[in-house]
Amino acid sequence: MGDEPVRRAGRGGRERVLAAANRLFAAQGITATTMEDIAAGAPVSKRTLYAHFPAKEDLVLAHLDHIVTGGWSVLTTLARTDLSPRERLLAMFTVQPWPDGTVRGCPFLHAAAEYPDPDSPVHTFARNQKLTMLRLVTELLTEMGAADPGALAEQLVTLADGAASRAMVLDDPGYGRHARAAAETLIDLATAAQPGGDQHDQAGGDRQGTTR
Amino acid sequence: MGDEPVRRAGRGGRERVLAAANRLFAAQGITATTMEDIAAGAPVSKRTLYAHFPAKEDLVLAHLDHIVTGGWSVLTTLARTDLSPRERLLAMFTVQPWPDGTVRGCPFLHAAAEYPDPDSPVHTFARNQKLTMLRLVTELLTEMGAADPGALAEQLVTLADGAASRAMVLDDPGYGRHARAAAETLIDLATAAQPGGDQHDQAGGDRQGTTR
DNA sequence: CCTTAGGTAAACGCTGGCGTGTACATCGGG
DNA sequence: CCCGATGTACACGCCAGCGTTTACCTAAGG
Repeated sequence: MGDEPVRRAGRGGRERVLAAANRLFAAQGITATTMEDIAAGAPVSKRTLYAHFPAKEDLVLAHLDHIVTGGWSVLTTLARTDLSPRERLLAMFTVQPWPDGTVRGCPFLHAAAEYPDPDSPVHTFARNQKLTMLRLVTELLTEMGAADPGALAEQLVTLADGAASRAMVLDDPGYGRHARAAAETLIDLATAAQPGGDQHDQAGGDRQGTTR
Repeated sequence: MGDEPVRRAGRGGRERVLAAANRLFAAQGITATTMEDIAAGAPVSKRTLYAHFPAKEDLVLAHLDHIVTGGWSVLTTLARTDLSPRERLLAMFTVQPWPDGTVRGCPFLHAAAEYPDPDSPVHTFARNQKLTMLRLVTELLTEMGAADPGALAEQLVTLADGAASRAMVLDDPGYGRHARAAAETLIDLATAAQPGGDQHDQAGGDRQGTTR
């Protein structure tokens, strides 16, 4: 991706466009957001918009990529080293509302839903992101010495996606708490923690059981 | 009087339109499906289409209502009397693919995502359906004598919604099995079921796993 | 028979979204 | 001080989608 048309890195047009896309796609849905909306919201001229993104689908893909490479994705949280693996997993369930107070769901689920063809580039990108996420969670669980990390990882990410979707439809920023409670139960079971024991922490130092 | 324009219940035009909407909304997304698409897919003349549904949003709402009142919703499964409460709950996790083999997510989550305004009639309808569903699950769990039925119900429907969303994005009709496994674990915990009393199997029997 | 409700077919006006063309403004570097 | 890369402002061509209009068809029932 080094061959971007940003040799001189102009006045930040591209970045503003991506910020506007992030905001407008979330606020209106992707298909319902027009290129004029993006240009007006950037703000950037339509000509510049099309100079950076030849077609709308390019913008959608760049938008999704921007969420991943920028710090907007939960992927970033999962990689934080200042938190214990358990804390990082549970951070998946913190639904963050927008400045206007409303709650949007997972952008990747949105994108996949609006591009239903499984072979569509957008749908494929969303799927790959979900798989990457799953892999990270699996690794984290393995590191924690959980029983059957693969199965548990599927369950946790399913809870996270469900929480994001329901927080959106119910418009409840705090909805993640239910999924988080379920996740704690399942994690504790798989790591053989005592249910009465509040929180058996053991932050970074856990090393046993894994190959490392 | 005469709210509905179906005095004489013509030759099934309305029903065919709803069937086409069901199919096309799922296949292409709502916003991406045009009224022409619906008319051509019914098949019905555009004039008849607009005679039944004055605007597209009316069609969308009627479509969602059709899923509920017709037998398409999981609500129906939850009300079946030939299944045990536990079986009815677990039936939520059976993702049904379309005849073409692809997997669509929950229509209500889709609709809410494509009508992001929380006060929009469509979004509101979807939210109400989710709340109805939650209430049914809560009642079922209460009937089963589960501990804290309200909290567990939230967790189960979150798992179900997550499973539907992920089955869609991953295009995997069998994806519900992961959520189902988690649901069984949580239900068994809350109902204090004895291991081995039922067929209570659960993936990965060796739970002693970690060194701790 | 004629009435009447429902449906069909094709064209139309209107709006608005996509993507382009053209001419002009700005700014940093040689 | 000019050059070229970048961005702006604005209008345009094109087409598609929404919803309507006009005119005609078909079948059931008095």
